[in-house]
Amino acid sequence: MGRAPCCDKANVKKGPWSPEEDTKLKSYIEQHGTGGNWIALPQKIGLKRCGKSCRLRWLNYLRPNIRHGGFSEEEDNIICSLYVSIGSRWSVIAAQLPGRTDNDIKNYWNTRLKKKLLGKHRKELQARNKGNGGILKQENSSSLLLQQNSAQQLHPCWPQIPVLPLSSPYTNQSPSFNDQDSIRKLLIKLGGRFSDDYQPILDGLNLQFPHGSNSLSSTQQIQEEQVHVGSSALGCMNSIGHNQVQFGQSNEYCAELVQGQGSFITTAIGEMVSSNDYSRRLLGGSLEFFYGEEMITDNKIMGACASSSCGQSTNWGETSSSLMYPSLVASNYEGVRQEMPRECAFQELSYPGAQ
DNA sequence: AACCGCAACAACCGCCACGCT
DNA sequence: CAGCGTGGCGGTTGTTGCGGT
Repeated sequence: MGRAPCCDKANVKKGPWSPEEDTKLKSYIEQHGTGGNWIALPQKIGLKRCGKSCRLRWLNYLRPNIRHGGFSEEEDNIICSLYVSIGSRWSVIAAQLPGRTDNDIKNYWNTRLKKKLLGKHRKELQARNKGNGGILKQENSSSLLLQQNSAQQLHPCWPQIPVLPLSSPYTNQSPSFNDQDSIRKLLIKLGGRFSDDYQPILDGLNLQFPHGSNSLSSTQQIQEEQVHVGSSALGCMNSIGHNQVQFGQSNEYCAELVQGQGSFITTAIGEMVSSNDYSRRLLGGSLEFFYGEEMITDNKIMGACASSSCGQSTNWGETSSSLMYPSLVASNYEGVRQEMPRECAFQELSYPGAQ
């Protein structure tokens, strides 16, 4: 009401930014800030650009201390770990990598990291196929996935997963399903995106919340830490725990995971982070969140979701129990947080001039 | 040298949540 | 309180450059 429209699209320039435009935008923001209104900014400067475009240009390219390219192995690991943990929440992932933008990370993942992991998985599949006497002859994970889905009612299609002792190198706590306080804390901590989508999880865990306390509005009260983790994970739990696919909204990662691709990603990531303490701990916490501790041993991170898509011998009542130890996860998650380097602590990026 | 395919990156699009009027 | 504008985010598309044939 009474506000100017976003921009006059007819008079807005599109396409690559010229150095002159960059200079104008950068010098203005450095001197005056954004003024809290990106839409009005281009008019003030005399740029024929959409305000959104200016904002993106500033955030992704012009603001100080931005790094492009040259991702280190450490950064790869962190990205992969966080992707497994929270899915394609690029802005959150970017917040853990100083100097990196969500756009950069997103591109990097889509163009390199994903393929890197795919390559690893293909190699592993081939090796495994040889070991299995050629039972598995899929050329890629998607064909494997198809076979899994079509044959899931009939035959197990993944190697039997050894049942490993439920102990973790990162905690001495024993899992307890009765620790509803911890569960509640975790879910509340995840609260940023925690909504009714995940009500079935609460139902499945038999949680008793005070009236209305599991609603989005109440969880938002506890967002001072800005931890927006777990929508994907919760969605996956939702799917796994109920032995049926109930994808949460926009839960692409969960879809991937349950369909089987996620398992190869986590397998490969498991290898990637095996020599990296921070990533291993981070991944350990996050994957335990998915799979339970048995998934994080000697890099054998696989099986739960693969099994879920196979529907093989897994008893889902048992599996979901062994998969989810919320109290354990919560404590591990805290541990991971506390042990993170300061610059990696979960926090929102703040930009000069940003509101 | 020309063409083609692919990878990498920049930018746009559309949706959503939130706050303002 | 409804409607609208804005900021923010993730997905997708467009462009460019490079390597191979």
